[in-house]
Amino acid sequence: MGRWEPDARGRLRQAAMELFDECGYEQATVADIAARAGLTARTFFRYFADKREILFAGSEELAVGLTAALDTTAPPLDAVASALEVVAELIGGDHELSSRRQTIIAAHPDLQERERGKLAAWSDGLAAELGASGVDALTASLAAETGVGVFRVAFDRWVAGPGDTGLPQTLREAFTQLRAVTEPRR
Amino acid sequence: MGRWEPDARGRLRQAAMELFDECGYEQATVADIAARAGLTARTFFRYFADKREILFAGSEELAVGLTAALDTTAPPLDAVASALEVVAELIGGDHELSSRRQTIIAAHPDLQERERGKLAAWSDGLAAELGASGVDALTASLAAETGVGVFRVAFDRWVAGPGDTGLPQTLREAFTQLRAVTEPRR
DNA sequence: GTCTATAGGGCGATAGAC
DNA sequence: GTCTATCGCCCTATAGAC
Repeated sequence: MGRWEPDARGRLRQAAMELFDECGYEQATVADIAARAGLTARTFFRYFADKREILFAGSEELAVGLTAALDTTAPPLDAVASALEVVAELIGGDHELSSRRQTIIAAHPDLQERERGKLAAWSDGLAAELGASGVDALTASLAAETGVGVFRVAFDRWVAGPGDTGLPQTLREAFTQLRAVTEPRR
Repeated sequence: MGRWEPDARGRLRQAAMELFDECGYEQATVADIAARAGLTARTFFRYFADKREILFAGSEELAVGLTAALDTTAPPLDAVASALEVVAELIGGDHELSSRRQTIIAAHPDLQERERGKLAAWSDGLAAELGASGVDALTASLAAETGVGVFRVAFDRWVAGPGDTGLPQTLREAFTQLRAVTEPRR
């Protein structure tokens, strides 16, 4: 056994979620969270760049999985839609958790901004990957930006609802509707 | 003449832009900005909720103008595109200013997050307006989110470029390309 | 790990305009 | 008197420097 309890990162996340539930996001200070995890505030910042970031841990892995799931031989928007569906499978397993998390985020503009930033990073990653595979820059940006926008809409609908329709299914429906919305008049 | 110089808000903005140019965004403290405007830090926060906000003053008026320009009798995405074009006319007049501002924002993730938030507010406003005019919620959200995404892509291309092609024109091109990207295979 | 600067909020005092 | 803009001082938490 090591000198320190293992999984400091996980303990911090656990402590944070507990305290956010008990006292609210703002009331729970970084020092409080660290103390409950048996650590100091200084150590908190070794694991998370700032206080907000602890609610978005895991987003990095999703971003990596997202670009990895991108089939660059398919038409750009189809490729983006399929890759996002993979992510939807991963996230969509726990409607209860997503819902609780979203409730906290919805109450704090700072957190909403951070979430937008995370999704923006997905978009940038997708656009870069598409561009690297020969898609022209404008098309790549539009496909990535639009696809992630559809994901955001679908995710919001899914967390707001009862969750009996799965996230991947909600996402597919949103993409279908997007095609209708962008259909040129004839 | 009053006890105070007029237009404290404008003086703060002026002082901030000067100091950001001279010392960079982070180096210029709120106290510095306020002092140059002949005010104190405490007063700064009466006018701007936080330091970042001073770079986004005026965004509120644009949001209002955006929803006001929305022709709710047109098909949703067309309506959104036209309204955004009006905003593009307003912003697109000063490529030099937009470029300088964007350089500061690009260097600071915090500011990028804030900018995303401002555009998200545009999107929410558009979706709400569309919904109020009888468009179903999913369609409204998708049209608004997608349209603002196209605007973001177009704006980025415009500020990165030399600016000889106007922002409204760049935006129209991006919307045309969006139709191609979302075109179903036949 | 400790030390420190800055962001940002709370509250009351002040000095005018009306 | 009321209202409004500003200041001053104290405070805490964040986040970065040492």
